[in-house]
Amino acid sequence: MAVTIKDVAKVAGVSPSTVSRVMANHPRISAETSKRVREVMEELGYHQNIMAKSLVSKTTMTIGIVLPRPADEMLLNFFFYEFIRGVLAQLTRAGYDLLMAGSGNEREELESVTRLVRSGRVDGLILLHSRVGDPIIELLHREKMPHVLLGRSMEYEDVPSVDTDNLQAAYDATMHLIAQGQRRIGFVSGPSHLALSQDRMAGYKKALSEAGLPFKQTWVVEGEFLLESGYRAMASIMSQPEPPTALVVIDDVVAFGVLKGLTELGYRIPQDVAIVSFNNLQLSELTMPPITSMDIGTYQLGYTASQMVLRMISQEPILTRQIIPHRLVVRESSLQTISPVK
Amino acid sequence: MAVTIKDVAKVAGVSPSTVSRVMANHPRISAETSKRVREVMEELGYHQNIMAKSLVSKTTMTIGIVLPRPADEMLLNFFFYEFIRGVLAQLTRAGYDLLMAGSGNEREELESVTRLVRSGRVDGLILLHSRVGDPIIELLHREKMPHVLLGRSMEYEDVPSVDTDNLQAAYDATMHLIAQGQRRIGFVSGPSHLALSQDRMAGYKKALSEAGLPFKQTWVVEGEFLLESGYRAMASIMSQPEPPTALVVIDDVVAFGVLKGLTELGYRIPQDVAIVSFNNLQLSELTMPPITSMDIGTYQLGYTASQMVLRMISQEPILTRQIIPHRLVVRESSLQTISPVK
DNA sequence: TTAGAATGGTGCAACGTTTGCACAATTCAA
DNA sequence: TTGAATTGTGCAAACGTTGCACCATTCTAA
Repeated sequence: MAVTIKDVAKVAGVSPSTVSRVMANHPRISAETSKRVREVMEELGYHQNIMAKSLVSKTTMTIGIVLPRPADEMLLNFFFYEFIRGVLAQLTRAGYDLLMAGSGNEREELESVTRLVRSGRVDGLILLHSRVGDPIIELLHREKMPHVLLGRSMEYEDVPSVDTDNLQAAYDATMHLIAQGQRRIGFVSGPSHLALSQDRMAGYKKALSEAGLPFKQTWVVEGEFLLESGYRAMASIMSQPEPPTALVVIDDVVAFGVLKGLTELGYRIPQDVAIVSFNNLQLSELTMPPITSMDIGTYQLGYTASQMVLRMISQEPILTRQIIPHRLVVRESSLQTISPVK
Repeated sequence: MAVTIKDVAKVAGVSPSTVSRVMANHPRISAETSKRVREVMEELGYHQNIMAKSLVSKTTMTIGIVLPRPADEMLLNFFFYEFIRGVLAQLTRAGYDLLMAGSGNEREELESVTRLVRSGRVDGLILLHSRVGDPIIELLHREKMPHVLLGRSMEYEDVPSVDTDNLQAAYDATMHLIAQGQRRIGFVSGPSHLALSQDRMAGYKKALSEAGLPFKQTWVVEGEFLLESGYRAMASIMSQPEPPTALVVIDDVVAFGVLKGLTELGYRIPQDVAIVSFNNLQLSELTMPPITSMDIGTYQLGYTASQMVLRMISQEPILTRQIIPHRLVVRESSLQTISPVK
């Protein structure tokens, strides 16, 4: 029913192979023929049948993306759209499509990725999360399927990945508070088994130690990436004799909870407790007060991730770990004296 | 390289056709043969090559989803993940995959959809937005490609779609405020050219009129689905002689702005101004106070949308417009007297 | 002139499936 | 006991591409 290469060939008065050559910009085609064929393609509204093409070429012009399971990393929900936009922008430019997978339980997830790989559905994959002993990473490695991970694998050093320099970012965030004159700085962290939490914790500690400030275990709370997590943390952390006067918070969503908790306890932000957080969600500028947050370049992360997969597919050399620069967006929540630069 | 139907056939001692028929559950295959073939498939880790399959069957087992352009409907960013999860859940069950498209400018978007359709890449499409004179809808209609729209088309009555009964939902939201004793109720709307805004406006008016309350044009503000939109609206709406004491807000994100604006102007929520909003984003329970919001069943919308496309593909009859029920989640922002039910 | 290269093109097999048709073997009915 | 019906399987063509081997021209240089 649809227009095929043969139809174009017939109308243009050439053989199908010639039409194919025209599309591939084969050198041994005359400018004249090329022009004529292209005109016919346009006229008939011809579009390559990708199924047929990939059958013979063994390449699908498709990249898969494995979504995090909802239970896993709530916080990704918020990046997600922005990240995808970055991925899509890059893929579209290169003529690739994006296929989604995942979003079931662990077993189903592995099954669906296996199917994508074995059935030759995708040329590469982007993973939004990984866990220790991740069978997916092992599968992809075994099958030599190009893949890029968002974040850092705790086990394998050599998994291609895009990431933030979380240690440095946390260091910078903490240093910002120190520069504001803060001396008693706490840390509201995420699940400690995640590389993300560990790295940010390390950066926080490094800044403290460089500034000669004390690290107190009681100023550190570990929670989930959940909305309530930050809220609840406040009750415990602020009830001690000498509570912190500033907090580094692992994520904006958690920071919303922190903000709410502190306000309810009667603390003023930033006069009583200053806050700096991560990810710079759109909503961070809308809270009261607006939250100072570390922008990690979510769109860039997506864009770069797909760039990497594409390079792997075309066998170009890549940097195994691509670090996207971060940038602190200073807002009211962290400023010791509210003095707008005018 | 990969395991093909021929390899399975050879090992199982049957012909490729038999293997194919086993997969299709062809009636004229003996239970014995079927069992043996399946065992071999398992053993060799065989997965059907979808490219080859769709080449002959003209079906791809893939549904496309067209993302809204960022500029278009910011508010969708927040649903997005939840909606997609619903879509994926349903598609996965049916063995379908999900392909993303869009996210460029208008022309690029049309081009990429045209390509998906003409090149036989997808069996159906889900559209997250449409506009007046949408060339995409027309294209899909012309090419007889099954599609489902999220929301309502202003022009075509017969576009299959999933939607909320926005009129009723707004009516219910407004009635909730009236039941709380509110008499001066305003409406913070979105872009007036959207069906969504119009329908919610109609529901708001209907509730007012039924309750015998006055509709005042000065109590209505029209804005964007932007974060700042609600914020700015407050300055104007509250400066009039007799400002509203309650507001129906078109969307939670806008409501965040409203909340911020009101608080800065010194109004207490809900004592001075009560608020009820739409979409029940996760963050709505985290604001201060938590916002009463209309849950529109985002996951359900996605789930139902894909269910509809699948039915269209298999030629089953469908309801052209599927309405997903809504449910008001009452929180502090709308309660006239704060009396928790204990 | 004419061998050889360059240039521009064609035809055919293959990719991994599905599927209509043919055929063989078995069972059934009369 | 024969012919028909049923059951299980194989063969080969097709799906829309690509890529290889090959064929015609035309050009170049000795």
